[in-house]
Amino acid sequence: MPKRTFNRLDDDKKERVMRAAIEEFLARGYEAAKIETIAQTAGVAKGSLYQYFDDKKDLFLYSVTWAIEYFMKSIDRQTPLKDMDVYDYFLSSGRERYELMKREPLLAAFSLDVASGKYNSLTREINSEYKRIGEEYELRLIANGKRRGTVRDDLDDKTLLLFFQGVTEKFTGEIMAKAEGFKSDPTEEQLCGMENLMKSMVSLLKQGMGR
Amino acid sequence: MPKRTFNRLDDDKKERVMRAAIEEFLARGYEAAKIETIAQTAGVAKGSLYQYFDDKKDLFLYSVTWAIEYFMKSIDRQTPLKDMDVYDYFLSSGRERYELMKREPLLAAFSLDVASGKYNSLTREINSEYKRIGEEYELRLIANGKRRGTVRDDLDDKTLLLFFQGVTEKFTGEIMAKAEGFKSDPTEEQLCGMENLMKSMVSLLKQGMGR
Amino acid sequence: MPKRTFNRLDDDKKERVMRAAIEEFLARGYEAAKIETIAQTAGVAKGSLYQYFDDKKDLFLYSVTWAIEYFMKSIDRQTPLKDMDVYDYFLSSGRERYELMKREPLLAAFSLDVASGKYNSLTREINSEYKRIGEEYELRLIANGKRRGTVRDDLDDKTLLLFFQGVTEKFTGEIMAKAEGFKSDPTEEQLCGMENLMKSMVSLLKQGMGR
Amino acid sequence: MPKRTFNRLDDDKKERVMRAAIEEFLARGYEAAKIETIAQTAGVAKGSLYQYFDDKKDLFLYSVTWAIEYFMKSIDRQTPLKDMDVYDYFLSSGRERYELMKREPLLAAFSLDVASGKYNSLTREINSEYKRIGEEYELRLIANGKRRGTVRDDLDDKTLLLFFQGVTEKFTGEIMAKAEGFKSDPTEEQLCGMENLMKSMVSLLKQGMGR
DNA sequence: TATGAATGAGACTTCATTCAT
DNA sequence: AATGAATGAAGTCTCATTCAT
Repeated sequence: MPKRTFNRLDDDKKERVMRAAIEEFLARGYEAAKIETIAQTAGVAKGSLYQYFDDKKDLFLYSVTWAIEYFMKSIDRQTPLKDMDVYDYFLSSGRERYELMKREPLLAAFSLDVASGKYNSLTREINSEYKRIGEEYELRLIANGKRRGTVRDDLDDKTLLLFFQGVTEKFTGEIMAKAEGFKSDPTEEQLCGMENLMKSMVSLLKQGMGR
Repeated sequence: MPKRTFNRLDDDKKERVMRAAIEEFLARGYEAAKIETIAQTAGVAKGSLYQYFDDKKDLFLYSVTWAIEYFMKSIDRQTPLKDMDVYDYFLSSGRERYELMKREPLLAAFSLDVASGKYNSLTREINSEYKRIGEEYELRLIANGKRRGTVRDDLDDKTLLLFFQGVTEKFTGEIMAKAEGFKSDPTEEQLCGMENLMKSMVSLLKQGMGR
Repeated sequence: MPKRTFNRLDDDKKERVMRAAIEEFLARGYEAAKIETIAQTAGVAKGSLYQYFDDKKDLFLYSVTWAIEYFMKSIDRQTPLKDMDVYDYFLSSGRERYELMKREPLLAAFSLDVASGKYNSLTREINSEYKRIGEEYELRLIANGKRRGTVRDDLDDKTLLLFFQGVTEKFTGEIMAKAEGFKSDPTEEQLCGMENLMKSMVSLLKQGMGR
Repeated sequence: MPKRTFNRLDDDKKERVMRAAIEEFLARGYEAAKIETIAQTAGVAKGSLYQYFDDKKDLFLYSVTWAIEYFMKSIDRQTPLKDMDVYDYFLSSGRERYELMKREPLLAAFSLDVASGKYNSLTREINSEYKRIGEEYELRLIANGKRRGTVRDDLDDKTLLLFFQGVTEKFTGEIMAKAEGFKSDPTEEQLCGMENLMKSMVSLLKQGMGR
């Protein structure tokens, strides 16, 4: 957890620090990430980081928290998701989701890495705390689906969750990799490719776990 | 690539070294892995490792190669796979596959990590070489399926591959984690759980990408 | 080149570091010199040296620069050398030069080693830069001599330079070795010996390259 | 000193070993020279070197001895030097000396480095033994010169020796460097340049220490 | 609070030397 | 005697963390 000092910072600096940290952790991995680089990128002194966080690990762990919270906020804002269907969850958004990845490729990529288990040695301890946040949401989607009869009920929820996560993580990774490819502005054609990929995924999900 | 020196070693020592390396890389990740520890575990001198390999990276890269080759051999031996169906691919083996993981949890876990993209920063260069080996096999399964009408043909092979990999990697990871749990000897009940998980996975795969 | 960090140090510490480095390089040669020893002698932490310089080589190269510059300053201060004669160049100073060597035996010995080509494998790259500084000066002396008729003009300047350098380097080395011998305070007799050696050298130079 | 084992080797292998050692020491300096490389170049096993010599230092010291002895033999063969004049010593040979350097650039360069004090930290101990060999010869030349009146007698022999060595070492170094430049076959023009350089040197020596 | 120099534990790597075959 | 694998001491360099200003 960040120290009191960090919370007192103005939002801009807070954000600069967190983005710098995430950028570095994403690019190099936890071990190879350099505090020095993070400080430079954020435009603060190396020593300052130690006034904000206990140590490197603390900074990393909060990076995870921060990224997830940031994403949650964004997604919440976009999808009211009150009582949404598993399949619609993705279809409804389509291009929107892609836009989010496009707008925040850093956070998206980082979250994906965290979710898919890189950094596991570090996050195992916090998994119970953070991973569950996402899972809870997804489990609710599944439960909803079962209730309204769009999700098969011959498999238990946890198994379905595995399926759901496996598929979505893989496709998200692929989309991210592609987005990485056409850096600046994707052509309409490329956007279409993205949407088709999304649609394919939803179709596979639907058939796979549908009734 | 290992140096000539390594190839000249007797098989036992070669295996000890590779297993020690894999164990360490798996447990700590590439950066945090210590050459010293690997040497001790393997029962050789630190300096010897540098007679076998150019440097840490070289050792790591060969660990990947070695693990994959080891697995290939084992799997090939078990499944004739001449003209096998995607779904049977997993079902047929069931307990067998589980036994393999149980027998070689180290290699299994390591391979999974490699396959699912941890170490990507290191393996990207060799991915084209090794990752493709696995993918090729899987693509063939998919093509087979399409030909005989058990796999839907409204999606292209690469998309189906993503789906297939996403699901199988996730389930394999879960099984591995469970296996980790009941270290020594799994009860019959636990083995059943495993098999059920496998069956569920196959069912989800079948429905999802089936026709 | 030293990093910014080094230049910001107070002069005392800068000097301590450079002298420690030169002392070690002189005593052991480049390869055998230990960073650890330099740090200890300078009274700084090993790591600090790496905040000042990129690596051992960088430190060494700057040691050369530093020593030469230090010497240049001292010599410039003592000899106005506007339009000086080759032979007077040494004679004029005599005891003075000896005093300099006595005062800065470290720098003198180090410079001599550098000038006479030890460390050539390292300094070849910078030779063009630094060696030329000294040579330029000496070539000017030779040109002066030719112009005013005190230096023979049947040999070209570069050949005369070889001669000049060969003789002066050898004698300087000898003087240095002797000075080393009577550590603390040389007796009047010893000082005389020095002066005689200088005079002999000048006499040999004069006859050799004189007209 | 080499062990008995070394002396028992056939001459070819002995020579291969010594040349390999000298090549490596010359190229890299004592500290950086690798036993491994020497062994490979000589075409013997690393371990064998330790059957021939006590250790690296022993091998180095004998390299010096071997090179000097080799040179002595060659020079002796060419110049009867019974009662030769200092100046003739060089003039007489001229192209011959150059040929020697050309024929044995390795040994020539190595000897020069040894003579001019590189490796001093190692050879100081043996200087008394080997350096004196050359010096003795040169001192005799000087004494001869004084006796027959071609060398000034207002300076003592040791001073004249310094002068003599300073000049000859520097010029030899220059010639060697040039020879290095036109590797394989020097043109007649280049050979002439060499001879002129030699003549210039002798002229400077003659004037400088002549009467 | 902010800064950035100082610190030193610790990791990788090299290589002279030993030793078993 | 010859070989080349084995060894581990020792050295360079990195970088998280501390600390004085």
